[in-house]
Amino acid sequence: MNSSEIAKLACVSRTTVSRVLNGHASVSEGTRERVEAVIREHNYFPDAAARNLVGKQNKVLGLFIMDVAATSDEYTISRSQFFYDYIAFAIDITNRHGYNLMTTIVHEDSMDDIDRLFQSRSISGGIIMGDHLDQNALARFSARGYKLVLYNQIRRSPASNIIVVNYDNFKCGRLAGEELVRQGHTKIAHVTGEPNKLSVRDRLEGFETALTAAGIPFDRARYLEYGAFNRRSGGYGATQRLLQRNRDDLPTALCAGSATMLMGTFEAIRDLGLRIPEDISLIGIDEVDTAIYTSPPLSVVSTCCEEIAKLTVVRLIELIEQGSVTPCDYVIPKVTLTLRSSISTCKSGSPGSKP
Amino acid sequence: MNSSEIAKLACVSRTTVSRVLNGHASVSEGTRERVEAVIREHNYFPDAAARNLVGKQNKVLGLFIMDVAATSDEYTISRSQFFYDYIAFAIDITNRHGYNLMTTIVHEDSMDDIDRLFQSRSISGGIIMGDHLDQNALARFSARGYKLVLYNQIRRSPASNIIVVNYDNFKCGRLAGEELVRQGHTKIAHVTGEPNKLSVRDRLEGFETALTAAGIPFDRARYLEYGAFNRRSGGYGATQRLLQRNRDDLPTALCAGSATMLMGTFEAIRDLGLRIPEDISLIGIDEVDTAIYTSPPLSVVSTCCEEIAKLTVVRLIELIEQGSVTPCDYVIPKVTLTLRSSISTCKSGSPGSKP
DNA sequence: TTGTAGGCGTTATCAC
DNA sequence: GTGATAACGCCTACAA
Repeated sequence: MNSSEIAKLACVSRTTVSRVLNGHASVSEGTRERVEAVIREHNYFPDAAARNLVGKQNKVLGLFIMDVAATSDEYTISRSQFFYDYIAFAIDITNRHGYNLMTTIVHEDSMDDIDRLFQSRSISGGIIMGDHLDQNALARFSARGYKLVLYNQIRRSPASNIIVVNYDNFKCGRLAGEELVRQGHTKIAHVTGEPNKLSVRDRLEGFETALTAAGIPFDRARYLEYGAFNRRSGGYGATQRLLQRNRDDLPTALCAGSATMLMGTFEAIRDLGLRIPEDISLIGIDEVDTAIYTSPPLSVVSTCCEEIAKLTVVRLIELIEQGSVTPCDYVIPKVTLTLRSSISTCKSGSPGSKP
Repeated sequence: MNSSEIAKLACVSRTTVSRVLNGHASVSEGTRERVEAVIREHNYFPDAAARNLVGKQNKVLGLFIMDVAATSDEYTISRSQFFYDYIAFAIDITNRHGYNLMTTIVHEDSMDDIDRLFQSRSISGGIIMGDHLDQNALARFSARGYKLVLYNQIRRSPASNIIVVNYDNFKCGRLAGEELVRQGHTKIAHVTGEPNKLSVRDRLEGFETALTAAGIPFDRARYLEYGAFNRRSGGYGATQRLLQRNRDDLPTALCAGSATMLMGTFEAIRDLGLRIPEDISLIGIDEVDTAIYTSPPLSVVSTCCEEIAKLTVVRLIELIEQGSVTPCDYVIPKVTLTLRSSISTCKSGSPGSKP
């Protein structure tokens, strides 16, 4: 079934069918109704390829999740809670706007999936998130005019075809730090991810700012440890190393830099036989479902995932439909501190050493 | 950049470019290399729309998650753990086969998103899962020849364009029941979802079979309760009602029909002040990440999600590429019982009543 | 081995 | 208000 057949059945020309389809004004009421009836009757939908060919933008957005190759024994980051939630919201919002979302996991070696989808005009725009995008790729995408939203990748938009949206990483780090300080802690540690990540740097900076403002200098050599940001094992290993290193004088509070790390941190603390919050208070950055079910449930500070999805998708669609905007960057303002029972007030006497 | 320009630059005809692009044999080595060099140099990818227009199937699969309208205060099923995991695996497998996955949440009122995407030839095939698809829609899809995989929707394939893949619902139900029986329980309850769902019926049937085989008649009126299958609140409410109804003589073991319900059941039991497994042993059907972090961690019986994703995606691609297959239905054979500490051996003396 | 011609289904342009 | 015609970029005959 194509527009010629519809035209024949409705006794009009293909042109008129097209006009009806696209809601052009210059069609008489009678004709319009006749055509619409035939269309409905035959369950006709215009061919997307043909439409796309004559120049119309298609209604497809690409969602690219950057992911390093997974080690065989562990989940890929595309299976971490934040991405799950984000994808679900993004699909929903995309659909509500009459678009469809095509999601792709991008590994280091398959970077040109992004080029392929743009150059073949399979998508009209894309959102990139996850692991850090390298500078070369970014410069290429920017130069080629791909309409993109970058999430937590860089701070400022480099070109009018690229919109930047970021989590309020600094504020989340700061609120987490402030809460621990407020409960009287002074020996406060932080485990986080790869420092080439914008989100890692900003969260850490916010965290340090909170401590410094309270007159507690943050001793990085002692209280900071790195692990893979988007792996549970990253949190586990970093926490183990950090507590091991400080085993003679343990910190009384710890902040995990990401939700995924938080779960690893939780397990590491438990496996070392320490109690939360009696021995160590724990807080994380980012929300996770699992944090509700641990015992104790874990406190977190987070930005609303739905807001992020909404902002990224809606701005991208605007960019596509309006052609180009002045370079712009957004930070989602609302940050929420969710207190559960993983933080206790610091008893000034330190808990001393434990293995 | 199009094939004409590439042709000009490589001093050949568009036809030759096309031949190189599609790996046809009859191109001399020299020509092929020259053309490929130009293609690479100009980062050229053939226009997907034009390709699609001349008849080639595109490389896009649709994933349709049927979801009833969400009540404002609760997650949609598209945010339940199983779908999350499935989507992540499905994207991965789809990409590995050179296809892309377009995911859509289908609400009752927007059923014709499926028609639209097929009729506009935006996708070459689709997978349908989630809430129950109504008979009319199914008949329509079948008649129109949409290439589809139905997951946990119906038992038998109705047509050669429709492949049926099911979880081993019966076996999962049976193993869950058997485990509770093995631990000596006789007062065993079951909370599950809408009985119009294939998965609900089969799980329940398997569960009853296990009990009956052990000489324990299953008293549905007493020990069975329904709630929304894909809502945490469904598990919560059903469990509350069931325990309330039996408050004078509580069951000693309970099986939740889905992972999502399981978490609601867990909360309901906890909120009633009962202990797991001392007062009630708990097992669920389906795996969830959260079940690992509860205390105690929850036992589940499940079929491997990755297997399901692999089977659905790979079979769909075969169907697309081979045109049509004889109607076929698959059940994933491997079922795993994951014992954590939520089940205890039944002390023959019943725990008696508790509010 | 390579090139030429025609058509896929739609929309935009121009004429009536 | 409506219809004819020419693109869009590619692939598949068919011809050389």
